[in-house]
Amino acid sequence: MSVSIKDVAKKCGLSVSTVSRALNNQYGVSQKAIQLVQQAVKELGYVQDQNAKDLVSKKSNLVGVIIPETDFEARPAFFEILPYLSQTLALYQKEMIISPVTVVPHQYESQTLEMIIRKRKLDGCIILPGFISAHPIYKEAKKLSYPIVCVGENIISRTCSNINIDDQKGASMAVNHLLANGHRAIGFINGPSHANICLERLEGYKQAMHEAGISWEDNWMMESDFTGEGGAKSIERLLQTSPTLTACFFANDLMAIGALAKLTSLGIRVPDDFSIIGYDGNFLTKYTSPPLSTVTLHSSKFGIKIAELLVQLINGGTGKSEKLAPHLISRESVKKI
Amino acid sequence: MSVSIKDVAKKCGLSVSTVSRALNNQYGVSQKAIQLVQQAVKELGYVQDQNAKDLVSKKSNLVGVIIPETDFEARPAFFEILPYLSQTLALYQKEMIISPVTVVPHQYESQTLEMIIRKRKLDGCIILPGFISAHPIYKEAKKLSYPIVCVGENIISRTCSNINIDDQKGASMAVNHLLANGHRAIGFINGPSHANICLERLEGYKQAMHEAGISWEDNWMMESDFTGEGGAKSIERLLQTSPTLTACFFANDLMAIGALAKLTSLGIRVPDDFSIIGYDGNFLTKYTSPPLSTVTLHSSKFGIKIAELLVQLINGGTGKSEKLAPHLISRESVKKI
DNA sequence: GTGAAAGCGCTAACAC
DNA sequence: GTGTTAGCGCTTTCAC
Repeated sequence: MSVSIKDVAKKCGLSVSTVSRALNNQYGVSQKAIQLVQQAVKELGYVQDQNAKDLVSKKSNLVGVIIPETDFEARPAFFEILPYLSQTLALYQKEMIISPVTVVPHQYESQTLEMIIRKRKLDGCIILPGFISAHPIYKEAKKLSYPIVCVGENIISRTCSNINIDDQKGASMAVNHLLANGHRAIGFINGPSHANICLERLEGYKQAMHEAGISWEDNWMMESDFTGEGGAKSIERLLQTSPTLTACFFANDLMAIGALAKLTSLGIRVPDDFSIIGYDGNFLTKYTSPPLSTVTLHSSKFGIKIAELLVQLINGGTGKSEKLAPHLISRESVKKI
Repeated sequence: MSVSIKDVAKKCGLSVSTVSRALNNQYGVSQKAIQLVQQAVKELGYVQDQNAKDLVSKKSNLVGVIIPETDFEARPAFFEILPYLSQTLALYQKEMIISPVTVVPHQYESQTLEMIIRKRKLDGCIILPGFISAHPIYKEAKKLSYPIVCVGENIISRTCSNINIDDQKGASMAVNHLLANGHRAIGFINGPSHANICLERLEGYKQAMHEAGISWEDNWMMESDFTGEGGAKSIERLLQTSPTLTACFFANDLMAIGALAKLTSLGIRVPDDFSIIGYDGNFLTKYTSPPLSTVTLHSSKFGIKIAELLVQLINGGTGKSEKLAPHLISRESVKKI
């Protein structure tokens, strides 16, 4: 019932192979044949069967995207990059197939990375973050010799690249922005210190302060929990212990937003009395009052870069590590002093 | 180099067809044969070639998800349901392939829905929202006889279902919450009235007010633009023209958050002086001060339902329309009076 | 219970 | 330039 290449060939009075060649714009086909074929394709409503094509050519033009299989309550991060990935891959004639993989290490066996790849002869795959570093998928990614890009995890091999956000640099940028506006006594409210990203952000803070020749005090820094409430509580305590601070950098926007509300309710005006800057570029920072300055990495940029890394690998490139620098969004929560 | 069913057969000393039957747990295979095959599969690291399988069985266990191809600046909505879709489809042994489609009607031709489906023999597909109603893809969806689920658009046919959020009901729920807390003079700040969702939310507001026997006034309602700034400006104007209002329902959270900031800066305390409720369930509403009451439909619920609708269609069900009711999240921005 | 053989829709030698 | 043929990895009659 479905029309195949044979039907097109018959209609044209040509052989199947000529039609195939015409369809794939290869050399050695007459203009006349090409026209005949195009005509027949249109009339018959012929669509190439990608499966059959893949079967013989032993590649699929399909890219796997591995996402952590969360329970249905958790709000998965990172998924906004999916459309950018998809669109960028489309530029290279690649389609994207999504494979959820369990985050529970000892359940990882029925659906290994290798099986996922081989099942559909994937050209390569992208592992999105959300797995713990000890998850067996990373060991496998390193071992396997298929093109793989690990996002947010430092795996590298001949056929495996990784990409990370340069959080240290991002944090430095935030602090430098405060410094450039004349602040010197700058607080820092970080997330849980066991997280890698927090370590990096801390380094960024220290580095920027160090380069500015400022000897900061330990009680300028505080560890919190990335929530709005946490930010609110932390800023209140921070200002009690270190009342000389004129500004504060928050390791994420949520804490900054929480702190902003708290400061306002405390009668401390932002930015007139106190300057703050967040981190992440959450889209709601645009709508706070005052709009929050922050540091961000656009999903689009990230998505495009990831896709390109994978395409390089597919085209025979060697695995590499990439760090993407975020950029500053300067709004109105920082005042020049 | 890749190990095929032949290799397994050879290793077992069985024929290819027996191995195939064993692999697909069919009847008429001896226990011994099954064990032999399982053993060989393990030792050889054999993985079935889904493509070859699909080629002969003429189906793919692949589901297409059509997403609007946005420019790289726009922040695409709805993508957080993707993982839920994917996970639910996985329950039915279906994998998910993403196809971006241009939102520009007259560019829609090189990649039609039919081509996308036939190219990989998709079992069915899901069209995510983001296209204008006049987009040719919807006409095609209605015409085609492949299982299709349209999200947010009212297309229906024998093989095409649609699913929508019941915004009218959601809006009623929000207003009813205000009513239940004793408010009667309730304002409503809507989004742009040309949008369908705004019409529905308006109806919901009117219905709830009507059922409560309240004759509202036209200047209790105001049209805004779904932004935080818009919400801020609107609430200020609304309170000037209608100072008797004790509460307001906002057609989205952003406007409510903007308004919240404005009210606070105006010295109007929420909820003590004025109650507000938003719409959408944006996760940041949890972190505003006070936390914002709102109405939401969990992505997870939505994703699961969409996937199930499609599976029903694939299994031979008939197209139907589904409306999903959101639910209320009661927090602290509404006071009992 | 098992095997031989045909064929799914396509590409890629290899001939002509 | 074009046609013939083999074969990709699998399922599925049809024999035995």
